[in-house]
Amino acid sequence: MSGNCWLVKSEPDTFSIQDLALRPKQTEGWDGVRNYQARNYLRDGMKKGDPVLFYHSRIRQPAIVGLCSVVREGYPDASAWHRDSAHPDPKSTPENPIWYQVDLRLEIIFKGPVLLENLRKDSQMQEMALLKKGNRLSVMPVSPAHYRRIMEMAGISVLPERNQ
DNA sequence: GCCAACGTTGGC
DNA sequence: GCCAACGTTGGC
Repeated sequence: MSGNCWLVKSEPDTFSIQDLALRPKQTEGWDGVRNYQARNYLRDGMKKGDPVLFYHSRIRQPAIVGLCSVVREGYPDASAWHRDSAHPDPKSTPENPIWYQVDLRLEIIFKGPVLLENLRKDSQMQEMALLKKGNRLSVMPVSPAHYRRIMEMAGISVLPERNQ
């Protein structure tokens, strides 16, 4: 198992990590994503058990605020064809779904969020996709090295990768 | 709240 | 198939 690491963004005014903590089983369907590259990660890339960093965007101090894990792999996002959906897409149907989601379960809320401004200052994080100018992807892979560094900055110890 | 950057749409 | 127009994202 042990697949890739990921990061998802959310505007806390819409859905925060504290909201996730209040959900049944602290689990939420990560629906409403309407970008093809992010869709591909949701549908094909994210595997059960993968760690997923939770990022708060569009606030004064954007930050990685915690960690989730994938508890259900990609399946069709029914919010696309629900009339009351915040992100309707009439082109997507139950017969031919376009958009996909996973289910994420909360694992950790960081005691100290890892601020974007501190990521920018960190010599080991310069190549992270999150920091690239103009990046708008709301679901993205995170390299193991970047993942470990972020957990380190959050003050959380992570076992080194097992050889076998 | 502003605005640059980006992805998508649709006229041609 | 180009590209202008548009809507959205997200740092600041």
